[in-house]
Amino acid sequence: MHLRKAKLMFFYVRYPSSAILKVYFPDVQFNKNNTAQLVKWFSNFREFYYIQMEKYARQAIAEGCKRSEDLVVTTDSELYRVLNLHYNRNNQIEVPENYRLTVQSTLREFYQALVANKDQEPSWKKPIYKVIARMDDALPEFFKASNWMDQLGDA
DNA sequence: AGCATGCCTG
DNA sequence: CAGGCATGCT
Repeated sequence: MHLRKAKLMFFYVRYPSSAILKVYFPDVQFNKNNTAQLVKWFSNFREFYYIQMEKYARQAIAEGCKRSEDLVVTTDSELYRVLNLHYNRNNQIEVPENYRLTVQSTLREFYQALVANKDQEPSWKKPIYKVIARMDDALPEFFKASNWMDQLGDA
């Protein structure tokens, strides 16, 4: 149940600190273990996210995309839908616009890095991670409601 | 030694 | 997503 909530929170924050997570999961009695697990979830979320980004960026290049500005992500984009299927399978919440822009920015960052052959360097993704980390939003208050997930029903 | 990060595996 | 492990700080 908390996993689904965490995935929805990913639409707002990609790099939440354990301190922030504790505030938004008031119904959880945190300890070393479950805190590590929650943090681990977001780490896994990011891995999936970035893998998709690299995949679609390479695809765009293969298809002849010449400028990063030509890479536009809409709610109808395949990339957007793949991600939504992973984090918000049942469309339980309205995805924030800033998330769409973050996805688009990430895709463009990967595109530019790949075009410049940065991927041949050791940890070429690190600079991208740093840029995306600054795009986190503030989490909506409704996530704090301990019974919020219950109201969404199952699936 | 104990906990946090991060990569990468299954 | 959870396990493992290497690493780095305390």
